[in-house]
Amino acid sequence: MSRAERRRQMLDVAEQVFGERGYQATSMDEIADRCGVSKPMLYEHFGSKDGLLLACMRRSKTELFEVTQKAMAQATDPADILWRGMVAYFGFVESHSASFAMILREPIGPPETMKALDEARAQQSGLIAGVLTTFVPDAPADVVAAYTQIIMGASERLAQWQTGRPDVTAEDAARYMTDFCWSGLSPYIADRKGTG
Amino acid sequence: MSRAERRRQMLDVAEQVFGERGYQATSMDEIADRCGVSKPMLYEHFGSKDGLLLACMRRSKTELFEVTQKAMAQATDPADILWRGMVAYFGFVESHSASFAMILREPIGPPETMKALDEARAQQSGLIAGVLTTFVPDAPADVVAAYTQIIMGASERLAQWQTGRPDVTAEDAARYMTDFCWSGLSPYIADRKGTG
DNA sequence: CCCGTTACCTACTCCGGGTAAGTTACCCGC
DNA sequence: GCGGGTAACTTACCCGGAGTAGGTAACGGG
Repeated sequence: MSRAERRRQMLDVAEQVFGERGYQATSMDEIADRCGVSKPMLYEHFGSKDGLLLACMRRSKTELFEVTQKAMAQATDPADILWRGMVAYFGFVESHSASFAMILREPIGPPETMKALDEARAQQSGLIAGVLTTFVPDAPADVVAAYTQIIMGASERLAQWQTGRPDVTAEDAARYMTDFCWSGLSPYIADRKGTG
Repeated sequence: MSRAERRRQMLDVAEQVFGERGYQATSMDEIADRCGVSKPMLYEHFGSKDGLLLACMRRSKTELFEVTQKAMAQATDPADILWRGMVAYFGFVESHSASFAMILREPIGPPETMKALDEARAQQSGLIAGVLTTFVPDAPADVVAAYTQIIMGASERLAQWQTGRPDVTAEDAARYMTDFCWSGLSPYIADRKGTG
């Protein structure tokens, strides 16, 4: 088998196994076995267990980024951008729940990996911040930065929560997010206090 | 040294070391050494490395819960509840950043630990959901549930982000959160589109 | 047919989580 | 003061899994 093919296969298997068992409980031996290959091959390709996880994450994150970016590119109206981005995001997590849920849910641990996760988040937040600045240019920079974090944190947690609740679809989750982002709690408060 | 004293000391040391090195990179031997005690003592007290982390987390989470609960109890006005809760939360994270940041930031890994973290979150979300239902009773149950997750996720991420930005105080973070929760992006959009 | 390269394996080391069995020190009734 | 029970503590170990050294087998070009 060629190097590239083997690498792909290893990533597929690793993603699967990490998803099943979680990072800690996954042994390199098992991944090697399932690939029908021996451990040193994994190390030649990825250097370490962390490296392997890292490679999996990068692949998933790249895919996620592309999916959301493309989805958002199709919209012109600000509200529609938000909506399409959210739908794409939650849809992706839903369809890749086996492997991707681990990245959100389980923790990981190795410092290098966290750095990579932060970078991936930075990339995603760049998207969000870009949207925010273009469509709410009045907002000061610090507010944009903070709101970007808020939106990302909220999205990740909601995605995680959604994976445990089959009755909540990706569209539902997207709607919760867009509604909340749009006007927060005020719709439910306005008629009681008029504070809006 | 008495059992209770020793246990306290072990938790203090463990919290410290976990905070410094992160979960993975921390060895039970090091914690034992720093306690001036041998490894089996740790195991007698906490059963496993996970158990030790779990105990640390429970202690921190309990403290966090009490702090936020007390802060919120002092308020009567809905907006004030939100505000006080947020200030208490971000203030706590700020002051306990060394040890507590790890719980938010680093991943962890062991499944049992994640379950405990979820329970702790459930406790916190109970607080939030309670507030939401009492002060926005018009909102349907599913919206309350989803918004609870959104608020928690947003808070955790913002807290994490704040730890890396010394210029952002706990009050700033709390303000970002309350503003966003209150009316989302609409204040920045309203004057452009009138959609608010 | 030889030689270099590339995919690959066996057989190890080492570290760290976890444990078995023993040792000291203290407290109690006699 | 002295057996004896108990509770804090130790040394010395096992074992699984991450990571590695060094060797083999097949293939493609001259």
